[in-house]
Amino acid sequence: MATLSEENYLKAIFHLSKYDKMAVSTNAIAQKMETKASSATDMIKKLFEKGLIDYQKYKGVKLTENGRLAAVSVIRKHRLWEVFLVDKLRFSWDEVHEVAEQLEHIKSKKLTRELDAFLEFPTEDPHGDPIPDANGNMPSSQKLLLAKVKQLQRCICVGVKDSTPKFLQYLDKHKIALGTEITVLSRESYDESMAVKINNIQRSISKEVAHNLFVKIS
Amino acid sequence: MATLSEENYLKAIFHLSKYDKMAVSTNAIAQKMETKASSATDMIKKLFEKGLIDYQKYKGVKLTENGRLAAVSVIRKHRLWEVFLVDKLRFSWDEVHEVAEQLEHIKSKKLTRELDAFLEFPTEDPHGDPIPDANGNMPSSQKLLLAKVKQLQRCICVGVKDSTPKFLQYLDKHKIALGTEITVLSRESYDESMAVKINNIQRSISKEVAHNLFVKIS
DNA sequence: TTCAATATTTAGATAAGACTAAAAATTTAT
DNA sequence: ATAAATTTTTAGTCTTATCTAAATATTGAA
Repeated sequence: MATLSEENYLKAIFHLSKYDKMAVSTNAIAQKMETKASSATDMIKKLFEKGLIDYQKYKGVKLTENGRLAAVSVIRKHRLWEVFLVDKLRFSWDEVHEVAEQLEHIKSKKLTRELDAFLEFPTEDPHGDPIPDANGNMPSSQKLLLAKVKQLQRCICVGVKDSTPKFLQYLDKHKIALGTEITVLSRESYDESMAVKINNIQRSISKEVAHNLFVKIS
Repeated sequence: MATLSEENYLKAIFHLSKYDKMAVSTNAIAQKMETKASSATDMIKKLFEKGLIDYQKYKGVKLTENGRLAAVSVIRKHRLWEVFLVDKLRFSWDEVHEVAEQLEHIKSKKLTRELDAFLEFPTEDPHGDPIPDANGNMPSSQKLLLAKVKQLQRCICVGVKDSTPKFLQYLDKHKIALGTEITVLSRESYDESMAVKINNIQRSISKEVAHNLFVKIS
């Protein structure tokens, strides 16, 4: 069984290697974990001893299959608890992360299984991220960034890339929520902003926002 | 904020001083925590430094008001989660303890408040133990041990004193559950066993069982 | 009441996970 | 290609919570 700290490192490594399948550097891990590189090195050695990562000095790390399964199991629990908090208790989008960070470490196969059933087997968390199944398979979602949407296309907001409270609060303020329909009217090449229609009102969306909002073409 | 280990010691001290309001000995704490007396002494010093217990060398410890509140807060969370596991997920009586031991340490005021509301403000956990309110008040229940019930009285099973899996499994096996009606027919002074009627069948209940089953007179 | 048994505390050690400072390896730039 | 900058690792220290062994206090029995 992995300790709480080991689980957090595995999760960090998973997220860092998610997009590019590159080996992950010690510094990147230290930065994500908000620790010093020397601490990261210590933990890397430990995870290597346990067979959870492949590692050669100075060459970065990669999750082994066991390491990937351990990481995905924690992520599965994190996302299921987020669904619970939003759907069953009265948490909002931007309040769930901190609590889910604690709940994701509870160790009980039965708890995870029954929670999944109680929530009726959700496939996405409240931020639109996919929930891995019990075997560690991550459902691939066909969501894309709003910035990639073509002119005159209609789409539906399904998630965020940046899940900081600051961004979530921005979305709340501008009445953009999961399920909100967005029509792309035109794109401004100068600053990469877009003119869109949201709730039948025409607005401008900045490059920053467009690159952090996931949508599904409808 | 108390660490996980501190919370567990506070809970142990609370339970040990519950019935008799005596000071609790170092050995008793060590035994309950399944550690050595020297470890208990170390933690006692730490809790004393934090103002959570009163302590004089060799004289035992007592919770301060702050210590009692911290202990009761953990117990409140433990019992709320037990209700959740049994009522909402499909856990049985004897499976909840281990998971609740983990969940009780999750730190989020909002989570506890919302969970309480979601469960519709329960006052007892699945073992019949009272759930302290948000201010740390323990509702006094009028339950008593089956051993104390007078001849020819009818009562209803509302909880257990011994909540080990062994005892809970004994109860399951003999079809004694929360809500089961028990009529005391007679008492045998020789071995303190009792003749009772349960589900219209006459049986004998040993002293050990009668002293670990809580009932309410009906 | 005094000495043996028991309970408690102290002293020193260990493991996990973090840190600082310094050494070693790698990468980048001239 | 070599020196400078950066990254990574090592060495040694700290804190928390535990342990064993030894010392000290308290209790209780003759």
